[in-house]
Amino acid sequence: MSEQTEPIRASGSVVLDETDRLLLAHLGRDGRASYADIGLLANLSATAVRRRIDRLRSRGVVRGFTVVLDPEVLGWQTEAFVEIYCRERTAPEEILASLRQFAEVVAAWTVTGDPDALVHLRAADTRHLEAVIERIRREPGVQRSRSSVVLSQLIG
Amino acid sequence: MSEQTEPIRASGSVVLDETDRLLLAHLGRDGRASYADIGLLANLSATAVRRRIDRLRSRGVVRGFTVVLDPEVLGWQTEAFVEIYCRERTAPEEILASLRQFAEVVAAWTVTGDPDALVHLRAADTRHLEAVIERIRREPGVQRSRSSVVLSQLIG
DNA sequence: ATTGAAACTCAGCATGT
DNA sequence: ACATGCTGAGTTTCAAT
Repeated sequence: MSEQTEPIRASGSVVLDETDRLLLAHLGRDGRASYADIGLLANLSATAVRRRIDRLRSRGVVRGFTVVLDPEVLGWQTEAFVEIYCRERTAPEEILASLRQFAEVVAAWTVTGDPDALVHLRAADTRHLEAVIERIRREPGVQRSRSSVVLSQLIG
Repeated sequence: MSEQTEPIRASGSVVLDETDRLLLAHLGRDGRASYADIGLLANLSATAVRRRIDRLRSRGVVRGFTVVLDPEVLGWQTEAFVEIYCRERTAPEEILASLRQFAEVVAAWTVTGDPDALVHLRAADTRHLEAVIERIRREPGVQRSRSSVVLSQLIG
């Protein structure tokens, strides 16, 4: 008989019931909400809420709590998303590999749908942003691109 | 919009002193830390800490608090981007506010260009993803949406 | 910054499934 | 066993000073 202190994590799939989802959704909206308040939403006592959240922590689902700061104040800069349309016989991976060199590229994904790839940019200002987008458009494998400047980050 | 009730924030003019940075750093690490605990770090009373944080909230520096989830533990590996087209006379902010309730919404931005907003989703699988997108499409202010499933994240 | 009242957290114990 | 509810002591919040 083996002693079991850690909950066994079935590879990658932790099961959440509907109540867990309610609690997490509420905590997502207000990470400092009291357990009693959260409980009102789910018809649970504060104790039950706390136990469920503790369990979610120990299972690693909840990594912690944090403050959400306004991107501008954080010193974040001008952001944009650029959809990349690849030229024939060009793999998006090739293009994105060459985009790696740009510090302005925060993230990039290959996607299904009309465009082949989506690139998340961050630049000092619109001038800087324009220059980066221009360089991306001039990449050999890029047929065309479509840009959206981020006005504000409302979630995330 | 008929009237502008919200003050327009002059860009990037908020100044934080060293104490503010200390408090925010601590709250970043533990968003549920008590004011007294935070105060120990900065040699402030709990009341003083609370007042500073309240001021940071009212200045818009602190947007709120939230829970940090571990997507991998949840087994949520399917990602997508959804472009939202708002119905007439509907502000994207309204829609995105209602999207806050979904734990599957990783991030959301209002953007320039054809769509009004861009939403980053993360779900367990395509089934799960489909359900979330379906719920988003049914939001009152949403006229139409266009989804791209993420094939792979190459940068970021 | 300090005070005091109300609210909250959190352990231990009890109950129902 | 397990998840929840209750109780009470200690802590934290919050408005007033």
